Amino acid sequence: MHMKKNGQKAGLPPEGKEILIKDAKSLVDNYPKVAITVDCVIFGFQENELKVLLIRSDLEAFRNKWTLLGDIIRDNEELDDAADRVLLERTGMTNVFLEQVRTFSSPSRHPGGRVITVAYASLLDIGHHQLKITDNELHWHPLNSLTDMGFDHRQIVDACYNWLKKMIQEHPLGLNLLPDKFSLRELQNLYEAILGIELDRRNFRKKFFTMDFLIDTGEMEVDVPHRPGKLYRFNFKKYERNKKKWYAIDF
Amino acid sequence: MHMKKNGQKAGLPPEGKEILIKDAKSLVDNYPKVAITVDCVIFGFQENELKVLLIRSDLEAFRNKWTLLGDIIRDNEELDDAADRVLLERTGMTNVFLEQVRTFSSPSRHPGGRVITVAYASLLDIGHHQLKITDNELHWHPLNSLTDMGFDHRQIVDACYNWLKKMIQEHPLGLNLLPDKFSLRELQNLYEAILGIELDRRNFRKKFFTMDFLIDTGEMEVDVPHRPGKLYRFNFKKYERNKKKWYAIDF
DNA sequence: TGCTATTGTGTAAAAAATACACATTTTTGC
DNA sequence: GCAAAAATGTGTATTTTTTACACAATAGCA
Repeated sequence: MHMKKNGQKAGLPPEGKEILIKDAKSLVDNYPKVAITVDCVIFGFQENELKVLLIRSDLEAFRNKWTLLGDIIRDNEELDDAADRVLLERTGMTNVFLEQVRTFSSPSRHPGGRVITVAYASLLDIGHHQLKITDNELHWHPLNSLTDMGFDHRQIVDACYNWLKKMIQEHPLGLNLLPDKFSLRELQNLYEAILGIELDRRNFRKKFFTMDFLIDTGEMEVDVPHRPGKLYRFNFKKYERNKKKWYAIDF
Repeated sequence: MHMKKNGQKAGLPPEGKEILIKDAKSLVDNYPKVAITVDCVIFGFQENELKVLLIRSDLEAFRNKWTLLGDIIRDNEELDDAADRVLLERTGMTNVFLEQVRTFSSPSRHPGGRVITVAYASLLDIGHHQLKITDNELHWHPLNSLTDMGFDHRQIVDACYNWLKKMIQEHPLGLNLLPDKFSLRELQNLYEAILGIELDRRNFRKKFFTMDFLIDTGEMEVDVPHRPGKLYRFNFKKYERNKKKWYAIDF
């Protein structure tokens, strides 16, 4: 069960075995190449519904199908930067929460040939961002009524939605979907909509106050047809500092 | 704050706006292409240490550096299949636990040109698998003494190790690193080694027995210099059936 | 001014996590 | 064969966390 030791000097190839040293450039030149894209599942929250930003496909093969916003990766561009760029170009937003979720590689996923795509999930506040382009029927689509999606984009959305459900239970990321100032009711609605469950209001509030990342703005909701709630701001800085590691063994 | 409604029929482009319908094939043909590889962070557990399977680089640029096992993706091959293939070719193993972790895309990560790599983490029982090739000093390297790695492979290993730490706390995946039959002490050693913390033996056992996925084989350890412990088997089938969703809001 | 809708708050009970000690079993060395 | 060494196997009390649950206060609206 133990590995054999062969007494060779560390850092040198063993006697009698010659490692074939290859030239990196000519090696890579001979690699087969494929097209790489990023696709962004851009989540928003509006009218108590989780939504995702979709556009009509401009491909004949997917005529009238909905697709994610995406683009080809550029030379010398990191995937993260490509995703940022897509977001900036389509929503005008920088500094959006954005994270790589998974890479999709089915050889038949694109009708035009082999295209591997890296899926990103991003969370933004719909109210604070104007869409830059409005052609191709770019719009916010309720996640609950998705249908007729092109490529494997439905699968990608599902993967990102599962990612989101998991993430908001481990980090207060959902706050990226809300305006700067928000009431606890809005926050709870968000959690209920994403997780698809009802939560107890007192326990929900308790949990968030215990986390101690909410700043009371001193302001109240206005124009609500009932007693207005307090407005809070989220202390992202403090959260980043105190972000804890995973440690609960919780199967 | 509300989206404008334009009264168009669902499923058809709006009046006056013409969607440019493109031919998929010619579109993709014009995309820039890059080389794609998979790299496997193959974890094993031996002598109470977490190890990772590494090989000497055969690139001049990384002479005497350690690298992960990886390969170019083939035409019509899914990334998952490519990772399986790497594992099969190097360890002779099929049916190894394997999961995509993240895609790495720094333009300068490969000295031979642009190569994007998709990292996979895999967990296997070192004792039950013979390495297929033994040249280029393929061997199990303790995770705690990694140094001199080529490419961005150190970064990839770190990402996969973080993934592993998180995953074994949410799923009993660590069992893939142990032999078919194992004692609770071995299991606890595994958790302690991966997480880098000490655990209480009684509470650890309680947790695993409560999960109810351990089958008492009726056998005992042999050749241990102390009282032998019971050997258990893990009920992977039952675990798969009962795998629960994420739901603890646990920041 | 009273009706509606929603905010804001505390406590008791249940469940889960933690801290902790001693007798038992086997091998090993003398 | 006996004592020492090393690890197994087990239960309970305490603390912490999670859950369940009800009523008074406030603003808008008719």
